[in-house]
Amino acid sequence: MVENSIRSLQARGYKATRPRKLVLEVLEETEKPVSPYDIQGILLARGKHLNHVTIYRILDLFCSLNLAHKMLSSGGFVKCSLNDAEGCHRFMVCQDCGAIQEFADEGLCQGENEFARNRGFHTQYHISEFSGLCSHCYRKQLQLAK
Amino acid sequence: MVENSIRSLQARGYKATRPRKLVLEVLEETEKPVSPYDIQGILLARGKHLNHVTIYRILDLFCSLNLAHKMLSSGGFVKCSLNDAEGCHRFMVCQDCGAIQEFADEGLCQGENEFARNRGFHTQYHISEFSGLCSHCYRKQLQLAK
DNA sequence: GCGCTAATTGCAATATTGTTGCATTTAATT
DNA sequence: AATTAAATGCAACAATATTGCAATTAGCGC
Repeated sequence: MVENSIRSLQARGYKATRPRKLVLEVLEETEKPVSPYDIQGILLARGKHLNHVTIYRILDLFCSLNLAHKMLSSGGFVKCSLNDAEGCHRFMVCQDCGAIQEFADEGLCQGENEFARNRGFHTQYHISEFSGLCSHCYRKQLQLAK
Repeated sequence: MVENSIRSLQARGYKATRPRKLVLEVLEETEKPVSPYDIQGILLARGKHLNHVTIYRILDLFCSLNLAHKMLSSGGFVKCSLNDAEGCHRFMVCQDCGAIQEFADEGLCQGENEFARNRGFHTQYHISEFSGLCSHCYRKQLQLAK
């Protein structure tokens, strides 16, 4: 996983540095958005120190290369799990556990783009974030209600 | 316009204070997202001073009452132009002029909610932001290309 | 209009988040 | 191992956001 991203970096002329590998590891292992300072804290707890400026720059790079996304609602970052998501990013964010999941759907994209075009708008990309309960937390809540 | 919002405030037990009216005016007259400090600056240029803390609190209130929205992509605030937008907010943001437009579409909403439900996700609300060119800026760009 | 009271605002201090310029270090290449 | 462009770290700073508390004010009854 991390290896793929590293290869992707190198293939595009970017160096596979220690800080970049560390940030990739953190992004890889969590399914929840993490802020730059979150990442710094997580790594520090493991005895690895990274300057926050470095983390900001790394995350900028990752986003520009589609290795990571910045979640709009929280501002946190998540790894990019879809590499075919051309101009369309669709997420579900669980209000309870905070986990996010990325999705793609050709049909929805078409519908949305058509909707915009009908209103004279020329879409470059669009982002959609769902907020609610994931199946796991939904079931948990049903249990509690009993 | 501002009057409607003021009535809406009072109807829900909130006072129609000078700061709230001023913020409403600013939100009303611009079609682009404004940050809390933007608002402070705009008002200051007119000789009206508001503390930034007050503006933050007012915007929080407005968002909770659906009188304003916080744009996810920019973090700026816009007035809420649709009062029937139950749990669904759809915006188009022009990359050129920065103007935003809010939309509602029953069909799209249904499609999205169904998409989520099929994946075991129980959506509470969802937000969709389109980034591209509004018809005006698109035409302007075509002219330039010639 | 006047006073009363809870709601709201302003202020000061502080915390958090993000940015810039420049010196130092390091990954990739030969 | 030496070279060099890229990347990082550091320090300083800028921008944004939050908290507690004192002062003010809108809305109410009189």
